Amino acid sequence: MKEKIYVHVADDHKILIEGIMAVINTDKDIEIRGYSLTGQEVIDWFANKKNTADVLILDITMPILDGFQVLKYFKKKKIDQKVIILSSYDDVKIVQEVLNLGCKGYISKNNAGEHIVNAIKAVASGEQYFSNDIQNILLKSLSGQMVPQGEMPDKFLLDTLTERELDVLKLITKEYSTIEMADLLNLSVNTVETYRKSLLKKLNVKNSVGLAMYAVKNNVV
Amino acid sequence: MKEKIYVHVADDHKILIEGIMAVINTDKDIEIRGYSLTGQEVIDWFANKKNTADVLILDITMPILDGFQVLKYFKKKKIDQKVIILSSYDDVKIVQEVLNLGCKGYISKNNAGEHIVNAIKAVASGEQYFSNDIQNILLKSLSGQMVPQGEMPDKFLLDTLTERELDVLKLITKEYSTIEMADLLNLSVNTVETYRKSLLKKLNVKNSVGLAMYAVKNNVV
DNA sequence: AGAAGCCTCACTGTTTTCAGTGAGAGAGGT
DNA sequence: ACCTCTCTCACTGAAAACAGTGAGGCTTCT
Repeated sequence: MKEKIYVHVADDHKILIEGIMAVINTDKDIEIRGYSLTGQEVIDWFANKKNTADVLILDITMPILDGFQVLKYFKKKKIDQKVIILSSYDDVKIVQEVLNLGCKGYISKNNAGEHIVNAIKAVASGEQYFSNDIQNILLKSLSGQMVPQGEMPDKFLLDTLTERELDVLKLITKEYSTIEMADLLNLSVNTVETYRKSLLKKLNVKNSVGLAMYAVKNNVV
Repeated sequence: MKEKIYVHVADDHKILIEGIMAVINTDKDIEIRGYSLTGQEVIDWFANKKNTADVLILDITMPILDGFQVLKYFKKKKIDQKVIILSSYDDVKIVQEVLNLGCKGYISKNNAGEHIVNAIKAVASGEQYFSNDIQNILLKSLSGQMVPQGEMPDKFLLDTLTERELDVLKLITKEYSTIEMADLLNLSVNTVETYRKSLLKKLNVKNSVGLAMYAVKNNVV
């Protein structure tokens, strides 16, 4: 790990690329060599023999050829390009699909900041890397606890939950107490209690165990 | 990676610990601070505020609290201990279970020698590490080429539960309160509480939600 | 401009859970 | 006969969850 790791970033949101650059530039072992805003640009960039990168950070959703098509391009051309998917899409099917297409890492945008540097270093050195939430998704699908794709039973109900309520719901399944959640989320204990009560009401269950069971059944965790 | 990495090793076979020490001592960046022969010893060691280690090398099968229970201890106490599993057990379910419990690396004893130093360094610096064979197992199972294994990882733990404890565990997942359970089972409220407490202790979880989650993971319900 | 939804927090009071300890009765094995 | 395990129950005290109500600030849609 003495030499610099060269990275190329592809995402249709320029601001996100700038954010990634800011994070990565704090590490002297990594250098960003270029970026692309569409899948087509990525392919053009790598098609040019002069342009290479040890690691490609790739978004799934992009205009003019998406991430899948870029991966398929590499596969078709038998180019052994190391790719880390950076996606807000954390569906197990997506993850499996890109793994099959040969990508070596997958981190979700939620917590990209804390993972991206490690991910780049791991993948550059031949390892694989998945951020925690992605790992959880993979493991869940492994253990067959996934609701078979198709329609989920309570999709509508789940949709009525707000972001914060989901935060609390997830933490409850991890055995967090209200105080611990408040601490972690930087909220008042009263606020967290409010969310819990709201969840109990919305999901029509009796207690936190009911919330946890609901979360499991509906694949929240 | 200038400072020394302190390591604690836990395995019920002393000879194996000595072997690990021999391998690790060839690397000047790593120092073994202590070792344990049972899970209980591990917990005692880390429970002592003076004793810490950057990385814990942990065997799964040990007398008096196995590796799972050690991991659960850390989880319960919310101790962010970096753990590498060193196991001869290369079953997917085992691997995914320890990953769920927060362990950061997994190497099989078959080829521990060539991996252990790298694994320690990787995990110490916040990355994850899996030896080749473990990676293959994970990937194979991901792409559905794996025959699902029959036995559950926690069978041992589950087996330690008595009939009554199982009764209570099942009812907890159905959102029963203690009073309701006592009513249904024709028991005193105190008795039901005793079972709940026994469950909490045996399964090493913090609260009823933890019990419910355990039940789900192990197909009790 | 108004309505609706979300996020945030406070206050009060009740119920339940969690934790520790102790103990008697019965079943089963060594 | 002794030991261990299970089932059963009691008591106490602390911590957390549950329940109801109210309310201010913010954004978004109409």
